[in-house]
Amino acid sequence: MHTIEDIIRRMSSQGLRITDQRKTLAKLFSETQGYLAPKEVYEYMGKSYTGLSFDTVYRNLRVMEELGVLEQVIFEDGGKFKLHCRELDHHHHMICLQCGKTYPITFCPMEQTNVPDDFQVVKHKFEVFGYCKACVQEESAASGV
Amino acid sequence: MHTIEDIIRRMSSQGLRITDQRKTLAKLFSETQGYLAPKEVYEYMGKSYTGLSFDTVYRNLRVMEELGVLEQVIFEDGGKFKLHCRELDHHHHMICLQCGKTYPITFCPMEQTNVPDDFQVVKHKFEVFGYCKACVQEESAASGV
DNA sequence: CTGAGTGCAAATCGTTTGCATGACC
DNA sequence: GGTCATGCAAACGATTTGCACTCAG
Repeated sequence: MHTIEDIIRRMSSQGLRITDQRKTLAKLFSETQGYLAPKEVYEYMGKSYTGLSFDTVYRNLRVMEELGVLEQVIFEDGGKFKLHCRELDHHHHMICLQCGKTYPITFCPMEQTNVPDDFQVVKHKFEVFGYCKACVQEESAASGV
Repeated sequence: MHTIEDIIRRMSSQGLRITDQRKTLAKLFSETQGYLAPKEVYEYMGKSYTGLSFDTVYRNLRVMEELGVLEQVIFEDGGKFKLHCRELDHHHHMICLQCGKTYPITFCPMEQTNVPDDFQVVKHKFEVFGYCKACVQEESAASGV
């Protein structure tokens, strides 16, 4: 599991110093299932730190990504971050357009895809976008009679 | 087919004026198989027009996208444009990381994917990245003795 | 104590907008 | 000739960088 302690241990073992901000980041991401935009992270952090600056958030997100703790995905409205999934079990995601939470898809289309021999595959992306159960219910509750 | 004439006719029928720049854009995209970054479009256009400005390129790319002539995809290094594929035959793409050309994949993984009933699917993305035949050969020719 | 982490300000990059001039139809 | 298209410059948002100060180890 990706517990707070896991993340902190990982950063510490790579020579990073464990500051309060980084502890808070570890907590935030260990508790969040979905993708977070830098702005959202900044706002969350801002609750705990008065003199917080945007660039430090960016710096830490970047560091944690390079360290392999986080992964970044580029959406239409900018890059977002989430905890890096274990490489062990390769999978893809369903992503809720409302709340941003992700749900794993174990099926990998690459097995079924007929790639010509002369195309050297490096990586692939398979993402399903839509609305999760909770958000669908909320929606129908809000609009319903 | 998406010939220059097709594109121009499409723009003209929507009330757009056919300027030299737009003719050149139509030509460029009708001849390009892959994705083009705004900068690349600007550089290409710059060959023909001395006093070209970046914002006009952006404006025209945007207009052509809204018109449905082009489609935009967001990559790690920014948005890029290509001719909009016919909707008729739904398909996905292999994209060459070197030259940016795209090749169709007729297989659609959604048919095989087991989506839970409570997730309301809106759209999906399936992309295979790698190196096409031509770029692999160039690479090996350059590095090989 | 010493270097890594931080906040601040400014720089940078890609993209958009307001306005006056110029060109299509 | 009226309107849309263009170029210019400036605004803009997201992200990065240089520098002096602070704090974790």
